[in-house]
Amino acid sequence: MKTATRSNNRIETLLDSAAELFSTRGYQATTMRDIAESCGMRPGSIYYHYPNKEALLVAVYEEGVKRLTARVLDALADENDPWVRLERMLTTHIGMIIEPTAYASVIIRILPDAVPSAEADLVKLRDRYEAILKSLVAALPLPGDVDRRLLRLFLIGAVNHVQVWYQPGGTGPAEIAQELVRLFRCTARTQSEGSE
Amino acid sequence: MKTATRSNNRIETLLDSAAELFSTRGYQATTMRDIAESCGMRPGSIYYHYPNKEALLVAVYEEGVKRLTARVLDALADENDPWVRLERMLTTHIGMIIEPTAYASVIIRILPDAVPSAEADLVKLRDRYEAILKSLVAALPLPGDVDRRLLRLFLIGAVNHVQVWYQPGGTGPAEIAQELVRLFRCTARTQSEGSE
DNA sequence: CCTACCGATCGGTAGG
DNA sequence: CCTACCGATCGGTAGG
Repeated sequence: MKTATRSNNRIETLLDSAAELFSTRGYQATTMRDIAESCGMRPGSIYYHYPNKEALLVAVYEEGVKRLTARVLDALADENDPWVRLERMLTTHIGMIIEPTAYASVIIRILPDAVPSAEADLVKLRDRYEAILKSLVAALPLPGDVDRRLLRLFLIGAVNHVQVWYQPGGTGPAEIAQELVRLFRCTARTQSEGSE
Repeated sequence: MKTATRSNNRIETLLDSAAELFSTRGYQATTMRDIAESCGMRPGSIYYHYPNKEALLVAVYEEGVKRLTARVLDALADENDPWVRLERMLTTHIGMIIEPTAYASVIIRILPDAVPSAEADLVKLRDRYEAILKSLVAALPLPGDVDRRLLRLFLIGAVNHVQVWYQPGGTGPAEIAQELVRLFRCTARTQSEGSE
């Protein structure tokens, strides 16, 4: 038991280091030596845990989706209003991708096509998470002529871009999400009167 | 004159190749050898035109901003309605970043912090272009409580993300821009009645 | 703009 | 998980 725990800690430290470096420097710019140094290992030792650099990225990606999904579902519990649910998801999402040391940041920053041989895996993981947003947008009371697919894609783009411009001390995740939802929400109020 | 033209063609071919590779593979993943091969030069010959890889990226960035700005200003001419002006800019912008062989794509895809030593230059070029959007958003008739800075950042995020999900044959740039503006525009109609 | 080349670095492996 | 190491590749340079 003690051995297992110690071993898990090592792997966790390794994944943490990889996540931080991948998210701040990008995949290609991060070397296995950078990661090794960051978690106190020798460069060759990483290969004891993962067969290669790509597998390490996939592992970070998986952990990122897992954490993102868990936190979002948690924020959604005990809430039924579709607009509030959307706002809560966005707040949680933004909150997680602005942390520099974050698994979530990797999913936003590293485009799947940056690693051709693992592209399919990464896209699948990404889609799994975005399915949550899809269901939230589907539940929104909107006029029939609104393209929900486009709305979803606009939302993803807008919130993910926060990672680029966000500065600590400025507008926080909750206010950002609130304003974004408010800007889109009026569509429902203005145009649904005649169609419902 | 003939020599100058020939020389310019060489540089243009070089920049074209660099732009295409940087935009499709990213900065780090593109090697000087890739670029050389793509434009029919020897790897060492690139250094006759540009001192290093970063200078090449900055040159592509500059050309990208120049082209983007020119096309957008052209699309804005002879149009006074602020909402239509915004829509035209977004249509033009989307149209340019979805071309795979595009200087514009580089500006969207390569984050300035991917090249620390040239970061300041790249941010400056990026800001110059985004100032246009800033002025368009400033001209929008919106209720006083709308955060125009956030609106601008949401728009940038939404349209730049198109590069990731766009597929030829699907919804075109004009329809995408139209729907995006329509979703935001209602804010003006719903909430400005009491404040204007 | 080419030839020829270098020093550094990188992902990965052998063997323990 | 470490030591020791390799083959490949990369950005860049010297000299013409």
